[in-house]
Amino acid sequence: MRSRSTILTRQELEIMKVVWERESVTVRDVYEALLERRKVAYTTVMTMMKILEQKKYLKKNQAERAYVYRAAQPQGQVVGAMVRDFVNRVFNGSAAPLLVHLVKEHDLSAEDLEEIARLRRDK
Amino acid sequence: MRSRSTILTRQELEIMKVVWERESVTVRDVYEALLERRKVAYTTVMTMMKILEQKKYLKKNQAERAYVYRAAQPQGQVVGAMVRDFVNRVFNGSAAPLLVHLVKEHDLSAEDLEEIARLRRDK
DNA sequence: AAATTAGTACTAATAAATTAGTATGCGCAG
DNA sequence: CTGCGCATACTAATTTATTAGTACTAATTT
Repeated sequence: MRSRSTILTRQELEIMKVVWERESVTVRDVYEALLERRKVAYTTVMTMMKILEQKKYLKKNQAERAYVYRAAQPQGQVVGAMVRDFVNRVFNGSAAPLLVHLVKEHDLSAEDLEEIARLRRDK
Repeated sequence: MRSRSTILTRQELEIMKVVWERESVTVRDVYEALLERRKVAYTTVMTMMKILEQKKYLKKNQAERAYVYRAAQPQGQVVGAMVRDFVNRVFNGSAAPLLVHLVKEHDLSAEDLEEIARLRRDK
């Protein structure tokens, strides 16, 4: 069995985003959601969801006809891991430089910063 | 012609990090820096640096024996693009949720936040 | 019941990223 | 001069990621 990296690849993330916004889905649900943005084959989506199940991002249970898939981990947790990975790869683990980039290049309102400061206080 | 994505891949980023911290390098310099962390062949590094040149992340000039490479774009600019790409892929373009993750999971000091707020004011 | 539709399993092609081999040239130590 | 060490160009193997085909099964429609 080929050793697949355990982290989410680009296309896998696209699928997970669909799953997270719906709670539970079939392959067809995801297929149709993806189709709105790009051409893709039904079996492609199926294959990827099977991989996502192997990687423990999805779990399925047999329903009537088709499998019903659900996210195995909450979005926040998975995204958090992605952020951590990104910070490690790009900033050698220190988060502050990333913040600087965010503040400078994406325009954050003063309110955003207030909100952040509040979060920090209440932690 | 292989259509390579124009953005930095994982291994390419590793090389760029070495280049950025040195100003100018030869293939051998990078090779030895990478070797400290993992096994890699000299020609592998050479190939990757050639690709990085094609992608316009590096530029070279002929020196004595070996090519001397320099970063073609400042680190901040490239990293900024990576952050933008990440925010787009993971957070559909909105930076605020990323900030929330950073504040919650990476521990940022109050000083960090002060610093950020200052940056914002002076923008 | 035959045809159509929708689903899965199994397999595999294609693309992109990563890694490295081989041939070859040049400068210089011996 | 000759061979070793180091550099490059060219080529290619390997691995991982992405995409999709085919065969078969079960339900549904006509």
